[in-house]
Amino acid sequence: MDSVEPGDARRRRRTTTRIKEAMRELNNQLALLNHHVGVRLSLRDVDLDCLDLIARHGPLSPGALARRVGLHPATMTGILDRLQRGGWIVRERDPEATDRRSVTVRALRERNAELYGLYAGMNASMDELCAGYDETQLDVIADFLRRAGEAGRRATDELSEG
Amino acid sequence: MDSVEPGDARRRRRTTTRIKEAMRELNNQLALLNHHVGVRLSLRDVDLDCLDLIARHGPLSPGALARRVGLHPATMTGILDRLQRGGWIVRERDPEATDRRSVTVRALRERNAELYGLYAGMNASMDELCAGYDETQLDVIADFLRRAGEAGRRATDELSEG
DNA sequence: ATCAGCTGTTACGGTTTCCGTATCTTACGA
DNA sequence: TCGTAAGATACGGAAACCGTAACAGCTGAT
Repeated sequence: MDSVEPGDARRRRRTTTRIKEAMRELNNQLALLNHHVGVRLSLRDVDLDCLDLIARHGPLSPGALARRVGLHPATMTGILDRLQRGGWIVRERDPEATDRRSVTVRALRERNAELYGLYAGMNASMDELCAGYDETQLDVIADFLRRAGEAGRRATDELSEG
Repeated sequence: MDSVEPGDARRRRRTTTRIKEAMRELNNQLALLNHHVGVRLSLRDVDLDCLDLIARHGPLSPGALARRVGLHPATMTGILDRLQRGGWIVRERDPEATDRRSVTVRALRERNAELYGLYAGMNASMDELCAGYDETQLDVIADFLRRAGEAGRRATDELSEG
């Protein structure tokens, strides 16, 4: 019987739990940070989430964005209105496009300095934190974070489909 | 002049940037996951954030929670109403307390299974991901995440004060 | 002891946001 | 060509957010 597991297996499990706990805490803390940043910019949390997606995953349509975030298309219209009013994005309607109904949303860079300024403290802390690790360790961390992000993506997709 | 920096320093900087990028992506993805979980439970994103804080940082007062999250006290009343209606928390008014005005909010465990169930996919993926690292690497990752969370906490505090 | 001032919580009301429905435009298939 | 489907947004009711105020209770000074 294996009621007594090897000590190193138990230690592993504990460390894994510790990692998940730390990730939960980090996630929660970053959500709070984002909220404060949003307040400074007169944007809602979800607005920042959408802006991030637009900036990173290229120009895309309001509908596609709404499906990705899990919001009603009409809600997305309101979000994009706020972002456009603030000069964060533009809606582009290309008369030469294959589908002339579709609108593509593009992130602007005019206010990026302002945005980065609000994250400056966190950014500096991260630089300082990374400076304490050697190259090999940094690679391990970077890879872990990337794969955790992918896992999050998959979990989100499952939840929105099932 | 040092316009030419050593190759390993440049590589370091790139890896650090890659880490910050991956963290941003992870954060955004987890925000989306939380949103979908919230939809299933008829809770707003901020409700889940608050519930997490209450569960992890013990029983505390509505006012303290509002300050922590950066919300108006009246808004917190609405959030706690929703959480209480859903059976996630209870408001306790201890007649024997030092300050009889104060209310403490406590997290219940009745619906925890339901909550964990929604995170089951992500949880399993994280276990799987962690299984690919050795003990030393896991320790490095756990420590990094913990310290990143602390950095987030500091950055948030600075932003809410300054 | 009493009173003034402060803190904690919540009710109330105006403003904003969210989302279901309807509408308009355009694409696609029969 | 016509009917159906899909994309984006206007409209309206419901909900949420937050400023103000009201009430209870603590604290310190006179």
